Amino acid sequence: MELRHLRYFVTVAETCHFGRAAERLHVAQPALSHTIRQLEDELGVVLLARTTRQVRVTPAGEFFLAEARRVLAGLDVGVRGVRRIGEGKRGLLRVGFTGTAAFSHLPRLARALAQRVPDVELEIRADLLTAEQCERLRTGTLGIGVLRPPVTGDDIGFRVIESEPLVLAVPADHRLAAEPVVAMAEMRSEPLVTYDRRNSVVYDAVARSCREAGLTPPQLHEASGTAVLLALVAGGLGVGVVPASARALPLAGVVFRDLAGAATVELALAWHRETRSPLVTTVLDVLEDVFPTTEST
Amino acid sequence: MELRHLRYFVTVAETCHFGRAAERLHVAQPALSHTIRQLEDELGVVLLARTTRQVRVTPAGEFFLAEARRVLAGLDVGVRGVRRIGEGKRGLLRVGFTGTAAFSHLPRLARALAQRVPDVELEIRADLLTAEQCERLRTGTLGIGVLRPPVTGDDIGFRVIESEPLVLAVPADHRLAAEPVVAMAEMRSEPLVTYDRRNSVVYDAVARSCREAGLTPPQLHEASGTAVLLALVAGGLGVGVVPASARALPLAGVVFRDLAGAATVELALAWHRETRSPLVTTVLDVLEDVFPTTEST
DNA sequence: TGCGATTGATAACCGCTGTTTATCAATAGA
DNA sequence: TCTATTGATAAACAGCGGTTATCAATCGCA
Repeated sequence: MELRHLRYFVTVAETCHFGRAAERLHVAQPALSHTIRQLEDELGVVLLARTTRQVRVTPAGEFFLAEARRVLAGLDVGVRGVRRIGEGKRGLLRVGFTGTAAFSHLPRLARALAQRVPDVELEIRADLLTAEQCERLRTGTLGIGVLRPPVTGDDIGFRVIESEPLVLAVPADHRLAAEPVVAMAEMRSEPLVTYDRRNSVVYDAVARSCREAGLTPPQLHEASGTAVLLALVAGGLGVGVVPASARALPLAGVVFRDLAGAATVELALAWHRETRSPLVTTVLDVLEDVFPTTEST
Repeated sequence: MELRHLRYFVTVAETCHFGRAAERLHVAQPALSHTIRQLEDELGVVLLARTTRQVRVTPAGEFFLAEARRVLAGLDVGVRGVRRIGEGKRGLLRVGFTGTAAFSHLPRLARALAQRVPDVELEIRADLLTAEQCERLRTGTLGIGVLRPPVTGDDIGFRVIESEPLVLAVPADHRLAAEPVVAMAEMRSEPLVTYDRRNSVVYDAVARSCREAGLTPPQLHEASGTAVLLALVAGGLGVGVVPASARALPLAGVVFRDLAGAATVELALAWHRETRSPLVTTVLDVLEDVFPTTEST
């Protein structure tokens, strides 16, 4: 039995007329008669009671008609679904976020995708450093990464979506909190709470800024992420230098101040060139509107 | 797209091996490759990622695999169902009953069918006289009739399943209620409550019995069915002569007494020879055990 | 009653396409 | 480097689904 049998039968049952059904199916009438006969032989059941003048659907035919319709409709659903997957408009997308980016960018990203490609499910993995995201993009554990360049290797494509200055995070009662803008030099001997030194692009930027300003602040504490870093600042263990987007993560007792002369850090969307699926392509396309490409500094 | 594509794809996806899948499908491997390619082209989606060494199912393939399985399983259900209809083990059977037969025979009939052919739905139409049942058997409104012979016309087949004597129904305080067995002659001038004279086989049998006994009892009241007849008897409007199976329908104030010398009436299963469906055949076969053929008197 | 129109079935022929056989290219393992 | 394995490709074949031509049966109408 083939779908042809079902399609032909449904059409004949609907019209109760071999001639007109044949016309609608764009085949000749004898072919229809033959196919229906085949179907009945295989089922061992007469589906259509035909005289030379009229065709009636038997009770068994009535039952099989409903089943055939169900099968054909089910197939249609499947075909549409898989086509949407092929177009990248449906499926599961794993997105990785670096540090504070989840707080500052995920809301807009999620809202845009829910509106433009509602059948795309998101799985978010936050607090991934650049190196790990690149690795996961390669293995397919991530489809898209939101990370801080530079990426490791030519096989990772990326697009800068934001270039943000570093800002100062100090306890609310700290002397530097009184000034609207703080110069690097003013930090002088303030103890610094830093990010994890290994693999952190932000750490490197902070260190570079200090070096350029001729500062060598004592670095007593390391935090595994921005939230922890700010908590340590709130606890009075030192001041922090964090990306401006950390402002999206307010914490009682901590205030942010612009930092004159500090470096900037970039945020980028990244993907694996070789395994770039239609889903990734579609989503990157949608995100072009929400997060337009920013000129790299 | 045809079911062939789905069957081939499901097998390849299950084995992840074109060669072994081809073997299982009893086709050559190139045919498989070709068919899968066709499917992918039509869907516009790569379902199977194949290298020269291994085959993997893509996420889209995973999705379509589930859909294809659903479609194939749905078809299988439909085919099994319609085959059972073809075998007469499933479907809707309309059964007609004459007068009291519904009370005396329907319980056993329904229980037997529920046990032996559980997928057969019953639709019961009671209180149908023989003539009307024959007509309905011809038009297909009934599949099987439980009626009192004779039937009208050669196209109705029937099988006698019971031959029962007529019995006397009298009010509990009636003089005849005192005797365990009543002779026809003892009824003499008792007013008789009868069935509808037109088309009632039982009426004819009662009339014949009276004629043979030389009685011409006054017939003041006609009842449209046994229940009504007994109610009239209970009301003291006369005595009734009813088939023995009426005892299955006890009514306060009415007692039954054997009637010596009265005629017997038969009960039969009837069907339409020309439109006898597999369902009717199967059910008649099952009922052979419950209601064996009785020798006609 | 008879004729024509309609409708599904049948028969014979045809051609597409699904299948097979033979072969190749690529890769993993020894 | 050689061999075995695996899927893809090419060409030839054949089965079968499709078409045309025709028939048989029935209904409508005169």
